[in-house]
Amino acid sequence: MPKQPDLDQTFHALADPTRRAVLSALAEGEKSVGDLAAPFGMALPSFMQHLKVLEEGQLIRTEKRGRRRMCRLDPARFAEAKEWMEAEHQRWTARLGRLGAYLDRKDNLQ
Amino acid sequence: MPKQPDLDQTFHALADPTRRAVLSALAEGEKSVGDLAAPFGMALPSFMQHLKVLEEGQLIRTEKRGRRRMCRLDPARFAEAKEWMEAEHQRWTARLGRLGAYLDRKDNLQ
DNA sequence: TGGTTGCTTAGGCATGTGGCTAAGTAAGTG
DNA sequence: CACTTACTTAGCCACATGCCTAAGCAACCA
Repeated sequence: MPKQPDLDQTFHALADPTRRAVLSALAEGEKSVGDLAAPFGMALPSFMQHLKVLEEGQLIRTEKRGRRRMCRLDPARFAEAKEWMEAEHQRWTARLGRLGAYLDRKDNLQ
Repeated sequence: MPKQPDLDQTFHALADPTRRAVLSALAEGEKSVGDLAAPFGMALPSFMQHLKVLEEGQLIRTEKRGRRRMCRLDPARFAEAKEWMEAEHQRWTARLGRLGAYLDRKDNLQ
């Protein structure tokens, strides 16, 4: 079984409501760190850590422009994770579909 | 923005290669803790913690049968997470599609 | 050029995570 | 009933995470 450090980081980044909310906010378009942070009652350094996790998971890209840092979505890695999930889900349901009627009759796995 | 503790736990559970490998293994069908653990060079208590995370994230269900504990996939929560990702991805790409040509001309967000 | 804005760095603290060993318990086996 | 098997519990450890305050720095504004 291959290691997928990309998926590790990506799913870790997604496993937090603040970070998912940031992604949602960025779906509306590019935003500065300050604008993004405003809705969250959180000190800026704390918020910046979340952005760092998102950037390391390659879910967003950021760029300094003047004294502001602008953030935008980077959909590639997100798409990879989504596709991994779709593939796994299909494997599972394929098997469950095949065995469905059989297993309905009886619990026959030992 | 609503809290989604379910997504938190589910994505957290997915953010580890051992746990993803367990899910993959279970796609072949139900397995006991011992059989699942064998491929990983890990003490059983450590491995059990991973199973606990998977169970708390409702990605698997387990059941004691005799002295063995059998594990199987529980696709519902996984499907929810997958669908969340599909919905978000669609929001993003919808916007990127709409703005694509416009943004190609010039960087006009401030 | 002095002040304000917007981020950044440094460092501290509580809790969570992921690994371990050792010892316990319950179910099967002879 | 003794022994083995398959977990399970308890407890320890190092490091990561998520939050904070305080202080720094670079860019803009008057």
